Amino acid sequence: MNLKDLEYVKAIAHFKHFRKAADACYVSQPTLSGQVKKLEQELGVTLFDRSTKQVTLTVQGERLLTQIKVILEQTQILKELAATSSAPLQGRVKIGIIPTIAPYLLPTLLTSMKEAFAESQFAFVEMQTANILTALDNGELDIAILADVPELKLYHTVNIYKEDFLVAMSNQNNLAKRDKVALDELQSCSLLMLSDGHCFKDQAQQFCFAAGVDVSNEYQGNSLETLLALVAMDDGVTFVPKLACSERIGIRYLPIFPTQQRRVVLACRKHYPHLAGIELLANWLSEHPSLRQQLTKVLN
Amino acid sequence: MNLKDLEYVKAIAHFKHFRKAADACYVSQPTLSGQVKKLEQELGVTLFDRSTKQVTLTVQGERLLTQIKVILEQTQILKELAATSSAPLQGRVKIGIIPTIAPYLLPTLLTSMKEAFAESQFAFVEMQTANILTALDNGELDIAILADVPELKLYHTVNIYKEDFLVAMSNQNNLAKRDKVALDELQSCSLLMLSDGHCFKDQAQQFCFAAGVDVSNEYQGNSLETLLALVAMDDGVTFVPKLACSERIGIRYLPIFPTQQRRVVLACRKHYPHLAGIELLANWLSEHPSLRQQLTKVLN
DNA sequence: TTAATATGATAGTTATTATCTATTAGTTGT
DNA sequence: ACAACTAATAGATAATAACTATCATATTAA
Repeated sequence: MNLKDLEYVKAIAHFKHFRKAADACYVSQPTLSGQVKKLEQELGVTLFDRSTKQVTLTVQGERLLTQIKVILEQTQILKELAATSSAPLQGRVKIGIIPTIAPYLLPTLLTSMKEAFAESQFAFVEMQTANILTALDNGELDIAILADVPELKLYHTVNIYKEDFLVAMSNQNNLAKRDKVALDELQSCSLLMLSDGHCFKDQAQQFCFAAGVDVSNEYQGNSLETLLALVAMDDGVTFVPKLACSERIGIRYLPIFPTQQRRVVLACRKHYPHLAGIELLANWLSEHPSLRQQLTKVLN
Repeated sequence: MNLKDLEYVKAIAHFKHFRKAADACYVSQPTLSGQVKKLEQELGVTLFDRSTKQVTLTVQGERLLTQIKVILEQTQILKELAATSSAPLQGRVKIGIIPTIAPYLLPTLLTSMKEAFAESQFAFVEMQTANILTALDNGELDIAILADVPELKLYHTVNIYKEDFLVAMSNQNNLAKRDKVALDELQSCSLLMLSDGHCFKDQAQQFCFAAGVDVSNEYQGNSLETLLALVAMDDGVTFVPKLACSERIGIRYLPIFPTQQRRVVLACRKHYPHLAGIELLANWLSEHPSLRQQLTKVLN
């Protein structure tokens, strides 16, 4: 059975005239006749009485027409449902976000983001990179916001922003008067690091190693905030991504040279159904004024 | 959009597996993939998330699946309606029947006829032939039971039975002792006839004319019963179809020679939708025992 | 009645599209 | 790394919906 054929029947019943119905359905009259005949054979019921002057429905035809109309109405509803739900990222969207981004990105963006994507119900979960990736695989997460790592080759990613790393040190530190600092100048200071699993730690450790700078592992903080508290007490220095560099009493942020950066991306499964929505969201994020402002602000 | 495609979607949602769904739908997996993809494009909605280990419905897919199931259910109902209403002569059937048949055929058959065609609601209307034919044209009647006449060439007809004409006369009539009578022997009697419009009158008049017998038109009865009442009072003789020859006080029925007959047929429009039902009904009628018995009973 | 008009059915052909088989790309599990 | 599995793709074929042209029949008008 075919929905088109049901439309034909409805049209003939309405016009009581094959040619007029055919015109209304944008097909030729023989097509209409043929298809209706086929449907009648399939149903085993003669729907129309073509023998009287006017084409009329048979008794059975009348009964079946009611049901045919029901089907066509429900089909129309399906189409309308589809049309209204075709907005990108419709419905619940679970987003994983790493701990070195979440607290600095979300507060400023969350409200306007909810407004901009009103059809979506975002749920954010703070997780470390490795967990995020398996959660993406399982479908527990739809999207992730995290720093670019080689593993992301297996996923679909869109850039959101690049951010510099700075060194955070106490005002008392003898480097604090400088306006920038070279990596190897940090050799003398004790470098505070995040605990294992934070991709930020891996990356910092990596470029320290490349610059031949030793890293003391005597203390590993669970969050940047903890580390910064230690830094404020002049217990060491640490690296901080630019977004996290809000004014803090007793702390000075210095640019590093050569510049160290990380790329923050939006990631999802390679064949995530709503890639278009992902692009849209990433674009919206990357162009958000308050984000741009935070990334470019001059630190005193 | 296509109902088959909706079936495919339902199957995939059920099995969460394209190949299994394809098997269940008796098509190949590529066919399934292709058709679902086409449907997704048509609706502008991605129904399935094929990127996770298990195929799952997207949020929109879940919403639409509910509606898809509604459509398929309603389609099933349509099929069932068609199947149950495919019995021949389903519903109201209006039957026209001529006055020289109705009172003799219906009483014996009506009850068992209703039983045999339980799905039909028969409505009988007693009409003369000419009116019956126009009523068939207008769709006011579906079927007619009447004596065969040339005009029926334009209609679809099926034989029900042939019946002899007999002469009804008073016991007092001087021909009443005979066991049969020749047409021209009636010349002496006054021949009572039905009024104009009765095909039975036309036919009787016709074969009287052919036999060179004069017909007095001094009295035209409106029904056979009236004529027979006159006959009983020996006011004349009349022709009676065999079926009407029930035992009546003071009346004797005699066969005519050469035998005169009429053919009683079931008629409908040439393209009446339920010709199969017509055949069935005609067949049932012609084989009905009490009809056969009435047609062959020996009159004393 | 004959001619003109209208209507749905039929025949034959073409275009469309649903389906198939074979293969590929990408995953998963051993 | 390799075998097994799954969905997507490519290309060919079969099914069928569609068209044009024509017919049969019925209705209307001259």
